[in-house]
Amino acid sequence: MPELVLHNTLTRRRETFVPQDPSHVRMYVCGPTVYDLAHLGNARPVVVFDVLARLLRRLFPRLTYVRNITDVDDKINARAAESGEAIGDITRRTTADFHADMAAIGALPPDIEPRATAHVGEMIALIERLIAGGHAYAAEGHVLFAVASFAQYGRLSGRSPDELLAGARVEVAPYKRDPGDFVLWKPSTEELPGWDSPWGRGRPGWHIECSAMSWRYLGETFDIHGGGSDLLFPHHENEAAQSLCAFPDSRFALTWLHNGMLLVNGEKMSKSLGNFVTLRDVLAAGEGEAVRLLLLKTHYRSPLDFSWAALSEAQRELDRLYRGVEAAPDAEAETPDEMVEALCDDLNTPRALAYLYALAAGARAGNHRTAGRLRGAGALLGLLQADPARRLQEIEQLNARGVTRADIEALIEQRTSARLTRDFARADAIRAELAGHGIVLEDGSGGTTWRRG
RNA sequence: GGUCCGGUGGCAGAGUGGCGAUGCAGCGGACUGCAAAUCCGCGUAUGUGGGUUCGAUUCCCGCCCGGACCUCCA
Repeated sequence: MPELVLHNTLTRRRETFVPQDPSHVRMYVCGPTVYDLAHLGNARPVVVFDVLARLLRRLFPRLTYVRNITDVDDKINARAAESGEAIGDITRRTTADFHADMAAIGALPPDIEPRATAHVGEMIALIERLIAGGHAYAAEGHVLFAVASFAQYGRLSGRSPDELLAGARVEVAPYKRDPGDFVLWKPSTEELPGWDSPWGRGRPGWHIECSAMSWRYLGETFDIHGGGSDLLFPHHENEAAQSLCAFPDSRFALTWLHNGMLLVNGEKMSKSLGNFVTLRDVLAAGEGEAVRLLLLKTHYRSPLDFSWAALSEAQRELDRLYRGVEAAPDAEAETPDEMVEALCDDLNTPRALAYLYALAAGARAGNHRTAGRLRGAGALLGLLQADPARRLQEIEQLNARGVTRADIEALIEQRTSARLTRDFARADAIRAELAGHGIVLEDGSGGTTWRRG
């Protein structure tokens, strides 16, 4: 079994991954705040950590993968206030949309998907521990974390408290002892969601939910914590501070993994910049699997610049890979060591894909066993698992574009007759007609076949 | 301004102290009535100036450029 090497943000270097308990790996990944449709940037960590989960399941006997749903947040409240839709309806609908979108790009569900609102009790318990330990204080209905009480504050994100202060451009609330102190609990008005607590009716701050849910499902110390690089500060820094102070003997997450940002024209895709493309938009233009391939073509720590041209390129590449699968659909899947090794190299998906292309070429050339290895290698990446005949099903959808399967087959018959009488003008006319409907004909030794172009 | 990351062929994108992967696109060829698909072949790249070294794209320093974070954000 190859050694898994991962780049740990905490140490900023590549490290051999050694789980606390080799018989049970524990991983936590920050999930979505459910107030709006997921965009392509939101999909990247999901796909990246889905590949990691598949790899970990192969390398270790057991994995518990937790990815939360944050369903209490001021952005959700704001959305409800704007639209008039009930908060519960927004979060339920958005969660369902998220599940559907992630399934469309081949991401398996995590083992546990806890919702923040179901863990307010744990959050309150954590906050009480922090107050008892002198790491938090109540002020004007809020409870704040005292960054000065934690000497290691800033270690994860590589900042000193002074630097943070120097860069602070945010207005400092008067009840904060230190500008860097952050909210653990805040008071809610009647209209806002709230829970009874020792500090009155209120709601949790942004970071505490992850500390609560990782603690509940993975314990005080666990192996891997993942998320987007934009979460490194303040979210992960604060999360770590809370958890380490609440459990002074723990180490919280041993390995921190951060994926790079998705860019559009060289700039980060984000809701606030308005340059985002929802997954729905992307899925209307290409297969979910092509989107997945697109996301895996770049190493997870590098930025990835999205373009529609890049998506269609991924679509072309995927089609070609599937031609390898189609060459021997019944071949027994087998996972090549080379694929595992590529992924063990800090999840080097570009290297893994290069190997996949080589397997596809072998499979197209008629090597049956290679076709099985292609299928098995694809499985580790969450690719190439569809029935090759899926193309025909997709073509059925082209009915709306003016041709049915029966039309296509009838035209092919006419064309075959024309070709037999060497009426090539007629044959070419038929091919051109089908091409107009996005159908490409291929004259092979066994007759004429067709596919989506 | 501070911190961090990165600059590789037309595009995308890896690796590596010593012949610079892979894919897409392009070009040539085989095959085809013509195509498509497939196969074979070809071309062009390591931002810039120094340093270390027998040798640097790879290590070190400066510069230029780009991005992220420092504020809600995957």
